[in-house]
Amino acid sequence: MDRIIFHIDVNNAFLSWTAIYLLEHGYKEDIRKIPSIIGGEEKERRGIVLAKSPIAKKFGIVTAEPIYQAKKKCPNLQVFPANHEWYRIESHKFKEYLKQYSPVIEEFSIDECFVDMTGTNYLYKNYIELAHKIKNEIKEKFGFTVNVGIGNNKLCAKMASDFEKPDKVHTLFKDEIVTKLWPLDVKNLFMVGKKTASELYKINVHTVEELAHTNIKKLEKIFKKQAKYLKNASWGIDDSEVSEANYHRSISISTTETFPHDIDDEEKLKNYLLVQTEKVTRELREKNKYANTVAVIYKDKNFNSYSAQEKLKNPTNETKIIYNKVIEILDKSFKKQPLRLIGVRLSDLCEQKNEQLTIFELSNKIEDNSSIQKTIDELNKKFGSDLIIPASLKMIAKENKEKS
DNA sequence: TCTGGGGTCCTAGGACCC
DNA sequence: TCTGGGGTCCTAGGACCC
Repeated sequence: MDRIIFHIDVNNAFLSWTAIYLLEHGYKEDIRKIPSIIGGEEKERRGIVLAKSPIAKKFGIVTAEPIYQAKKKCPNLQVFPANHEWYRIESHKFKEYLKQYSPVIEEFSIDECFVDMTGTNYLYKNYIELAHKIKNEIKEKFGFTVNVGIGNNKLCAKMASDFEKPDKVHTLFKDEIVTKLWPLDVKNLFMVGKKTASELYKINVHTVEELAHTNIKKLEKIFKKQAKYLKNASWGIDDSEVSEANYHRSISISTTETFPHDIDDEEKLKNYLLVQTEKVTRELREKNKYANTVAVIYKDKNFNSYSAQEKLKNPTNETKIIYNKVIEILDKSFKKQPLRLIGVRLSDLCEQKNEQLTIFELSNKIEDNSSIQKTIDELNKKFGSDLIIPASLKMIAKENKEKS
């Protein structure tokens, strides 16, 4: 039996959600109806467009372009800051609502999810009507619009929800591949970015149909493992399951920060790294995971990125151990050139500590502070991070200074 | 006044072992 | 004595997504 998968995508999520927030807090104007964008702080050098209103789009403003450039295109553009905490609240509401229609939901990002509707048709007249019902209910209940894409697998549902926006339902069933998918430019295919598209153009493949009829051997020469994906995608083939676990498995945790001014002072960098280490290790502990690998991420003033990583002897979630590793990596890998960004990434995550202790390490275990750490995390959660964090951070910073 | 932040997956190359 | 070849682990970097 064919599966029925919905892909539900919030239209202009950041802009819509900010518009709702502003309206609920007494702002008179609906920013969806004026030339507006959500963007980072220009002076802090985080000034790129994260989302744009339909009118802003008409001025040729595109996502991810610098705000100063967007303003050139549209001088009376209104810029609003992102409110990620609010977005998480809105996202949660919307996904909880969807659970009444099917238990099989996979979050794909903050504003998208897949829902497996296979076998629910006895409850509703047909899937297209059900999609309209969901779309309209979300609009009435929450005040924002969504696109619903329907297909026999995740790929087709995802492609369908992208066809025409906003506030639309589209299908891309098996028997519609030739008429709806094949005429598209290959660059529209999910997972085909700039680089892949230009490689395809070079071998004279411009449409999905042309890709579908390109010899797999020829594709493999250029795209290696990706060739099989490309070929399958062009025929609308995708066997992957809709599964909650796909989203919650968590393979890495990272945080980065772009500085208002380039920094090459190592003490300042270490302060940033300490705050970042605290952030990622806390998330690690919340997820009950342990990290095996620690990385430091850099971006220099010319926007060139580099990174360095090292494995830990044993998986851990303790701030102190991980921070010491971070500093060790910094000492070895920092190129002593001014940086515009620094970050920490924990990867190779596992569920269990599963360590092999030597007798020496075992005796150190008596001073294990993992329970203290948990208590601190809980207190922070209850009273806000300002209370406990600075103390714990200062402690580590101090110890570190004494060492050096 | 150039270019956010959080992710996943893949590949190439070096080290090391047998 | 003049150096094969396979396997595994690890790291760095890049492509892509939202």
